[in-house]
Amino acid sequence: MRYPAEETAAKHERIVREASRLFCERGFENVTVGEVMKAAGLTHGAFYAHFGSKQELQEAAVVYGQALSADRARSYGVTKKGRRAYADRYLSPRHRDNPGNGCTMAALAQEVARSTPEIKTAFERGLMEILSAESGDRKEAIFRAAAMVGGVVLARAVEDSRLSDEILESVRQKVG
Amino acid sequence: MRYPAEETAAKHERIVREASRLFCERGFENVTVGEVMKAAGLTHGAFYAHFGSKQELQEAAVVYGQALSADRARSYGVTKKGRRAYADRYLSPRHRDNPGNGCTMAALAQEVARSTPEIKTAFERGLMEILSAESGDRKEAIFRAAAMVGGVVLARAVEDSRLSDEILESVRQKVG
DNA sequence: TGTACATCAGTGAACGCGCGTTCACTGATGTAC
DNA sequence: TGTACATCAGTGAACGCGCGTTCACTGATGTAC
Repeated sequence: MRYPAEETAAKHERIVREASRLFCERGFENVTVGEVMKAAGLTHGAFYAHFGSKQELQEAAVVYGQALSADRARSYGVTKKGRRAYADRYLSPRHRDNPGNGCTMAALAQEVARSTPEIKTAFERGLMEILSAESGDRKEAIFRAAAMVGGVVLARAVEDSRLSDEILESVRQKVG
Repeated sequence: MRYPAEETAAKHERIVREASRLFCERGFENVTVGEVMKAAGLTHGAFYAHFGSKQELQEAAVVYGQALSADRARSYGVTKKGRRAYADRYLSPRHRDNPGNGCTMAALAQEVARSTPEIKTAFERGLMEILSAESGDRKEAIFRAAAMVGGVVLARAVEDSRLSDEILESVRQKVG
């Protein structure tokens, strides 16, 4: 049946939000369209009233996740103290252990690298926004972003929790 | 039919080598058992004479790829000049554009993070060897590894080639 | 303002394809005697 | 050293399951008059 336009828009947003969370937790390939729709409180058949394909959803999820990250980066400001607080949070065990609510780049960058130009472009726009949130030397901002993303990626990929903590701590100290 | 033991061992190695290459190029999920076997010059049915499951192959491929990386890291020595040369090569367009022959961490770390403890342990052992190839300050070695991995990961995930080059170049300068 | 009708998000069954895995069979190797 | 036989890597067809996608149908919304 037909639904009020604003209700439909709210559902659409819920689909994207849940998709972003699930994709960041388990990767594009390991999340089904059905799971996303269930998390959004709908059945899988309705999916194609909102998106043309799973790939389009992936793109929307990357746009959404990157926008969240950019907002977060901006909220810390451009002072040295702000950058430090941002790095402390980014390189925390809490962020490492909750990829679903964390940085899209730290969760999906490698899958994005193998995706369509559209998805890579969405990723890139987000990165540009994040970089511009740090004023000052651009090379320095890029370097810090790489170290922080790499730190979380490595910390998540090892099995030993002490080594994982050590990785976070080392990058936090050096990047600070 | 039955084959000479050394021939079987050579085939086994070929399977692992091709798997490592294909997985690094396209990710675990986007490579089929059949493709790996074909690349190794065999048919898919023979796979289970060598491995119990695709997951076991993933583990073997990570062990293999990480060992290659560790050898490469060691070959550059522990001097400042050696580290610089290693970083220049690691953060080159050539490495970015050839993930199949490149660093396993830069290609698969995020998928490893979502894999079994066995695969994460295999990844971790490789990382430890790579870190120990750089003598000197351990925190510094970890930081450099994170920045280099993050740099290649981000450079591969963006669509614009000028931005991608800029990422590599920025990290290369700052890490050097 | 009321009425008739077109729209379209949503449901749940069904489709079709691909992939991991299994299986019956082959035949050279390597071993037991 | 020769012979009989067990082993086992390899082949290719087949299986079964899961997932993305499609489809017939529903019924409240929103629009035309």
